[in-house]
Amino acid sequence: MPTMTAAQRREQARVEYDAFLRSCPTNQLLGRLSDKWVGLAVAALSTGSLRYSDLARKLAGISPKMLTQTLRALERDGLVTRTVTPSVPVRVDYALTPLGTGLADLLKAVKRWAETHFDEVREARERYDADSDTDGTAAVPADR
Amino acid sequence: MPTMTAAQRREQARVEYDAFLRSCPTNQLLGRLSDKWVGLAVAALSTGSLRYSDLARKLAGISPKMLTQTLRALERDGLVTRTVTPSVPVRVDYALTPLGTGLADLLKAVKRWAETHFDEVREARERYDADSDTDGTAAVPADR
DNA sequence: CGGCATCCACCGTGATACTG
DNA sequence: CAGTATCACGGTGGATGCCG
Repeated sequence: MPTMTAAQRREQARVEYDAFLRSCPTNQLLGRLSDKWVGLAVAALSTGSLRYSDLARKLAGISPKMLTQTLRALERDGLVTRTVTPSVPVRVDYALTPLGTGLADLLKAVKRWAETHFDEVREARERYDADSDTDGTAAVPADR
Repeated sequence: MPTMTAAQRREQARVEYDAFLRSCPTNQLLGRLSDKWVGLAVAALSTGSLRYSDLARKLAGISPKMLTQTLRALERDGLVTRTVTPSVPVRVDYALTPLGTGLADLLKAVKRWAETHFDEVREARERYDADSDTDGTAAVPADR
């Protein structure tokens, strides 16, 4: 007999897989893109440098905390530069680096795909939801 | 004077922006991609059709619940097909649709970018972390 | 103006157990 | 084999309040 229960083996597999996923560049990047605000911030900066408060206005619903957090993460990854002008009051500008521009291009590709094929996705959803309705099962509650 | 406090105005902006974001195809797609397992599942299926249990094995650490949830979401969006063969025992196959293949291609582009530029990101991170250390501030605790 | 620390609420995620 | 239902936990994002 094995020295582990099935649950223990799955647990171990999970831990290993998690480690694997964390070290995978693709997944790390995906993680970054999925950070709710990163995509928006990059898009906002893709047309040129912006001040902190300009960004706060462009990304209407964001909280100061998340804006800072997002920008710090992007800065750490070398995707944006942070320029402090020690005037009174202080002025901080953010701009994309060449690397960040590359990310913006990637984002544009995603955007293009999304806009091109979104009708198909919408149709598929409606079909799926309609079928689910008729057979009485609730399935997925409309959206996440 | 305004009839709302600053907090109330931000709150309203947040709600409106949320609605805007939800209706934005790009963001919806980004949301999908960010679902921890979607990328992996699509990658796994990109080489051909697989059974439920095969997927469970390929995505080592996934729980049955998340696997089903992920597959259902993809099916709803018309990205994968679900084929039930009513034998004993039951057999269920999942495969990418043409639309899903398109998504897989997109994912490959992301992967390519990630692998090409990840060194730069890593360097940037090390530089950033080193600088933060020397000036005594803790800043970002290594990663998210 | 720009930023950080603290506290808190929510929900996505996973474990567990049960069904056809 | 292929799920579904229920529960519990932890991380993430938001609100608030204080510094430079």
